[in-house]
Order: sequence, then structure tokens, then C-alpha cells
Amino acid sequence: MRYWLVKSEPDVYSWDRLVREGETVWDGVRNYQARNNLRDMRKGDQVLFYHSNNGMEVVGIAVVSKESFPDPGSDNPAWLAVCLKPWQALKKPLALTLMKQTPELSQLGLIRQGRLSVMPVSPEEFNLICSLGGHP
DNA sequence: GCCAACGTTGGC
DNA sequence: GCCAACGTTGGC
Repeated sequence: MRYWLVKSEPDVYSWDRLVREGETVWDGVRNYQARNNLRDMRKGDQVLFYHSNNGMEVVGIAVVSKESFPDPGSDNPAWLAVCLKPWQALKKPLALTLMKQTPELSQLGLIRQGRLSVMPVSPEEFNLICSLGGHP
């Protein structure tokens, strides 16, 4: 089991919409590093869902429901998509400012490489984020 | 709205 | 292959 974090602007695609729809195709990634991370996702991996720009907090945990396939929105087979399903909302969304104040999270990709939209998260980081988010 | 970070593009 | 110019992302 591996752990990941994806970013989404809530005005474009929010956690609530993912919950409403039950599953979504996570496409439109046009960055090679992020693409490589999509490629490495396996069914059942857990994915932190972060709202960028508007919100700036981790709001929930999703699960990879389908491993990578060619992005249906692109003619270029180099670009990939996965499917995500919502699993659980965090009881307390975890703000970026709080994560920045947490020494154990100082190596988080979200903080170190602000523009990357799909990134791996270590098990330790994942567990800490869950517990800070009020998750048992 | 501004700007830092970073990726991409294209001229040489 | 280098690097300047430019575009995009995202925090502030």
C-alpha cells in the first residue's frame, strides 16, 4: 500500500463533488513528474485530497479505484489518468498553515514543491495527517 | 493582484 | 546543450 496526495482547486473539482459522484476520472495532468506518480499508483492506494487556492487544506481521503490508463482528454498517449473514489472525509480539514507549523511534515512534497499536483506521501506523514485531521 | 517557483519553448 | 523568455501554478 502506498500513499499519495493530489491537489484540486475546489472551484474546478471539489471533494464534495467527488463524494456526490462516487467516482471520478483523475485526468488533465500535464506534468511529467506528476504523470509518473499517477503511473505508480496501484488499486487500493490511499490518496489525500487537498484543496488548493481556495481552501488550502486537506479535506479527505480517496482511494485509487482504477490504475493508470491513457488520459481520455488527450491525443498524446504519454498522458495518463487514474480513477479515484472518495473514502472518508477528514473530521477536521487540515490547513496548510498547520502542516507548515508541524516539524514532522516539513519534508512534505506539498510544502517543498508547491506546484506539483500529484505526489507521494510517506506512511508516517499520511498517518500523522489523518490523526491531525481527527481521523481515528 | 502580486510574485516566487518551476516547467517549457525556441533561438543560437 | 545552454539559456533567456515566457506561461502556469498557487500561496500570500
